[in-house]
Amino acid sequence: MTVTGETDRREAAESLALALVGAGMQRMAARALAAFLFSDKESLTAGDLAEELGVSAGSVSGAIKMVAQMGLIERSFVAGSRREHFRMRDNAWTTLYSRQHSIIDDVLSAVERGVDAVGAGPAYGRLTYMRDFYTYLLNEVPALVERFEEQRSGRRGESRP
Amino acid sequence: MTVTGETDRREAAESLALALVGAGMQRMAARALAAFLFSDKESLTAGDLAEELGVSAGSVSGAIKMVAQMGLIERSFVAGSRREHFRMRDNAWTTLYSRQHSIIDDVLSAVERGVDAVGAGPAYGRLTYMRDFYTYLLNEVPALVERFEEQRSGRRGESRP
DNA sequence: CCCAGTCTTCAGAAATTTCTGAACGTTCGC
DNA sequence: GCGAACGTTCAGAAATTTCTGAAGACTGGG
Repeated sequence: MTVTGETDRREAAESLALALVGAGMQRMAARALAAFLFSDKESLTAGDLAEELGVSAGSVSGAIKMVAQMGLIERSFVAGSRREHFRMRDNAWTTLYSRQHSIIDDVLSAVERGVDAVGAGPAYGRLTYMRDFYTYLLNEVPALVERFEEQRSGRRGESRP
Repeated sequence: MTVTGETDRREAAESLALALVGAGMQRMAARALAAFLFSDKESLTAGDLAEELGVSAGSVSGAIKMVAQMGLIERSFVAGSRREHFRMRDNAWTTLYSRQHSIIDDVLSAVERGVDAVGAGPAYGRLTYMRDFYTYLLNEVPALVERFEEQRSGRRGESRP
């Protein structure tokens, strides 16, 4: 492992935030998520985030709301602290893929309405293919996630530093 | 199957476009893609699209470029026509999931740099878990797509109208 | 070679999104 | 209860994205 400083950590965090923006995430939400990932504290408060990211309390409030809605962070009650703490959820990533179901579901419903709205012809063929593909995906994701969990728990701790 | 008119088809197309926007796609690209999906022509020209969507030629040009870059449509040479035709690619959806690799790859690289930038501690654990999850996903997608193709080709034509 | 038809590019207008800062709640210690 | 510490909300400013329309480029027929 390389010896690195706080600057490298910040840069790496911003770099990840950028990649997440490229993947369709909103800027501030991505920066907040990266901050959670890269922090060595177990939980962060809104104030911590505002300082770390150099933005207003208002922005942080909105960003936290978004990331929480994605199911990636959760409120965490810390004894002896009045402030509200947030931490990454243990199963953040696998949960994310369940949440994405609802997004694909919306697409799938629209496609299904399309299938009903067109008569026989090329459009019908395209729409049913699309429907079948996404239906298959939707069905397979839970098993996929489960296999990952099993595989990783079998190897737990092997590569920890 | 319900008897439906052109208005229903348009509405269903716009509805799908909306769902795709919700999934992170850009507005005009989503509308263009929906137009391709719902058209009973095998191919469309930029002019066809401009008329169908009621937007300028400039907007259409940009939208086509985006959808083509996603690998969902391709140029199609039509004998006896000077205009440039575009059609949906046969394996548009499965290809899409290969292209998404590059997006996930970007995230994964950023995470990997993060792993190098942090010392032992909570951040290290979070980052390696994230890396492992997305690596697993990346590895599994091709097999998943292949299984879908096999299953569908086995049933080819069964449910065609 | 020139023209008509078609597509692309690009500067700027319009719409939308994002961020801030100030005002307003809430909660807890005293 | 009061006051201080925090967090949230919201109107508006700032930045960004998106769309248009006009100008330019390419292509093939005449």
